[in-house]
Amino acid sequence: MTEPLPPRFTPAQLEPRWQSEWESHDVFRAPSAPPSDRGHFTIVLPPPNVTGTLTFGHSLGGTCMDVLVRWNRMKGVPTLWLPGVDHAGLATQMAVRKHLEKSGVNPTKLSPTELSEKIEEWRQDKESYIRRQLTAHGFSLDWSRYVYTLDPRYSGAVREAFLRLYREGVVYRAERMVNWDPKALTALSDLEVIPTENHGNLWYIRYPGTDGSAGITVATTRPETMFGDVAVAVNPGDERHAALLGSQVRIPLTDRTIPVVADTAVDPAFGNGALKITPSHDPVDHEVALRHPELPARRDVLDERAHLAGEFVPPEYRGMERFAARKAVVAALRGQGVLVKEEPYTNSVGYSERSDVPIEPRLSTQWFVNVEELGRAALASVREGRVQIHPESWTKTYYHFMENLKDWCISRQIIWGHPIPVWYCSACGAQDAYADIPDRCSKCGGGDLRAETDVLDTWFSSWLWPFATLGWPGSSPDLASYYPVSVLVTGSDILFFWVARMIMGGLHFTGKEPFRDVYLHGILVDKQGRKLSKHLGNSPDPLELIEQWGADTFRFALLFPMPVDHGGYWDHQKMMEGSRNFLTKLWNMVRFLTTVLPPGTPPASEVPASGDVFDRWILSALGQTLSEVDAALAQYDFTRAATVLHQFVWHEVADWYLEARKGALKGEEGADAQRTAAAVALFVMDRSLRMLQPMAPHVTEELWHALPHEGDFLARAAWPADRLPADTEAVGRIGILKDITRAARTLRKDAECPESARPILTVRPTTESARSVLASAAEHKGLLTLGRFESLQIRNETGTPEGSVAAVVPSAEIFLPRQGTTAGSRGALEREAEMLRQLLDKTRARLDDPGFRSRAPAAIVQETEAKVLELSERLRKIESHLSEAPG
RNA sequence: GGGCUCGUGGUCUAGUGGUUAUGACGGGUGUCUCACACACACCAGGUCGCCGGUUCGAAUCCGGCCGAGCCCA
Repeated sequence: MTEPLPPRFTPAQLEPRWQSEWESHDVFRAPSAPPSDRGHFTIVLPPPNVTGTLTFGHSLGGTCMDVLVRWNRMKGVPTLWLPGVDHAGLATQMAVRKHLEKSGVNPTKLSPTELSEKIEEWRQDKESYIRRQLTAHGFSLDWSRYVYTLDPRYSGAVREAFLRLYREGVVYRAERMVNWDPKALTALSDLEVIPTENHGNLWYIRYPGTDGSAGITVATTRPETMFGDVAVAVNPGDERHAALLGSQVRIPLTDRTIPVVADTAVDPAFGNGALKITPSHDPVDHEVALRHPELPARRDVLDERAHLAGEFVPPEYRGMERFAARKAVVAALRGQGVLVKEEPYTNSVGYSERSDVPIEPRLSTQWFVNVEELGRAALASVREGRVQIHPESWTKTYYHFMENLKDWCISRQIIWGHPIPVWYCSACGAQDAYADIPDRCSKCGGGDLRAETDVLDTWFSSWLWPFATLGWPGSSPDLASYYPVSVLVTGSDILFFWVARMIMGGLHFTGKEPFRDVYLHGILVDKQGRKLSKHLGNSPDPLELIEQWGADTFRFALLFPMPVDHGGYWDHQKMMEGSRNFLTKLWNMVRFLTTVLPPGTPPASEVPASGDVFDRWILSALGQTLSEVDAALAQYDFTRAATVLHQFVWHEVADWYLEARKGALKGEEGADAQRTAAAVALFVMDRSLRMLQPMAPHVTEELWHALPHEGDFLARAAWPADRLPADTEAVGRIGILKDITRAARTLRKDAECPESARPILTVRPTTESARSVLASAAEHKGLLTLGRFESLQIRNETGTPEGSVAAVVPSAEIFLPRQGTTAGSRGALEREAEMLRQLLDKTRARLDDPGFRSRAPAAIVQETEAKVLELSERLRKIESHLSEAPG
């Protein structure tokens, strides 16, 4: 019946075996068109970017998801966990460019087609590695439903989404100030710009008056853009400059003159209170210019690579890179004596997340999504509780963001992505969106059409993920069976990038919130507090850890001592060891069971009946554990679920229950007792393995198979739903027994009793329940086994037995023959007495406070009075033993 | 500058008004006790960041301060 287990837990030997067993038996394949009355549980894996490979963040998120998925699958809910990967447009294109440069190929020399091919090679390489990584974690993904964002079907969904929004007028094309990446040569969304503290200078430059006066001094961090100035602006309330309003000043190093205008955007406290207005290269300046119709709204002096260029730039500066130009301009200004002052200045400069260079605000024609309506609806979904964010504190951040939304720039000047399905007619100049490559213009019928060359921002495909993966816009059975998604699990860092946009997209395209719950797990950081990332090289490849420690160990380590919600610092050696030790413990518990189960022990199905107090107690504790684990998982409290299981399995089942029942399990108390003990022990182990399966699927599968069992896989066995009511009597009795045992064990040490010795224990019960516990054969025997005593004597008379050391617990006085010196024993009793005295003082003081008696609830007052009685009684006994014991 | 989170033994952490403040790791002592030394047993270690307030009573609620982190400017 039972197979012998190897003496050691070696993950590498069993994990790949179960992974292929599960796979070949389609254990994770979601049923097609399941009966609708059973509901559904769906998670779509946030698609990893093919830019690189998986990091620990993916491991953490994936583990959380797999726990939820396996838990629901065991509960019998039709369950789908859908995998996929993301083409990650700009990020991947940049990664491949870097890779090519490193291998000596100049990416700019490649044609778009050749570059595409290189990226495609890269993608296939990463895609297969990512799949290996996911499988190695033991993630129970349904690979038959795998999606890649550039698949024809998925691309069709992206095109459809664009077409609909285009026709509704929600997407539009306009010239706007955008974040321009002068290295990647593309626009970026606000979210891809990282504000970075920059230690630069503030230069004060005098713009001379055309009437020969001194003119006005402006302060700027970007003197190199001065050739693009169209005005100098001052605050209308600023007396210092009021006289100059309306006058003309000359841009130094040029012959051009510009007016001094008033605008409230100018902060009188900044610099001299005068700003140069450069509408083409600064978002604030652009708005100032738009407010003054007399000023040009545009005067470009930087090209796409952020080199000075154009008719407004004096010839000697043309072609200079922006930072070189800054130096040259400052030098020239100094030479002309118009550089009034130069001071160090720290400000925030946006850097491109992709290419790590300062972004350049740039006027450019781009495609945008108007998020006014979309954002309002998505805000309401969370406000009105149709989408719940966990931990809940993130909802405030969500509101704050959604209330300050700006239109979303969705065009990118790259090649790796979904094309924008828009064509321009050379005959009539019309632009229109088409579902298929058009033959002729929809407006004039002309045949000469030019395709839009921009592609869509990756997030424009990602925001469709919860439904486009299931077959939207078609009417697929999966969409009917598995949408909406049950919970979206991801890192808090992409709440805005992705989660908010998916809610917008889901509402707009499917009329439903795309998921009910959002669970945001923490971000892992290293010892220096830095986010773990490939970029910093501080995130090891999860595969290496899995090879070294095993997937189960890794998974449990991510959940157990780690605050999953907060993120936290990752010391893998330490955490892996704790996790491995626990799984090894589990392994040995089952191994022990396999050696003692009588042949023919049936699988654990019904709750076994037993009158034994240890059996009753552990079954009660199991019921408690089960409900706590269920409650914790329902609240996405993975750490608590893991902690509760760890505590129960190790510190209740192994430390107390198995130790106490060892004799019966080994048959030392007869065949009947052995059968009963075996049934209960097996039942407790079986249910524990089921509960641990979502967290550590491989080892629990292996161990479950080593025990009597019914069914083919633990991975699709039923989640425990046994009726295990609290047995307060048994729990109370074992509680007393534990108290006495622990005190007796301490006494052994105090009495300097060798580990191997089996002394005679004497106990004087001081409560009725303790008397009853000690009078019972089962508890009596348990106490001898747990404390390793030869025999137990019940004492009725007071006082200290001759030649004994004593300990006092609330329910009993405990004595052991003195072995060596008694200093240790006296010390322990004295410390205990001192602690009790302090506690008594504190508690009595509370009772003496008249306010306490009159205002505190009666139950609390009574409790406190009882406590004083108990404490003083205990103290009295200790003092009496101290006085009797030889000094 | 605005918003949000968090400060509990050496380290990480549980704990949303009455507990002798939880657990893990680390430390110490003893034991290779026939499932497990990746183990077992015991021990030491905390004025719950600081200051005020509310309350009969505060780690817990409120305000301020200090410190750390995250997000948005």
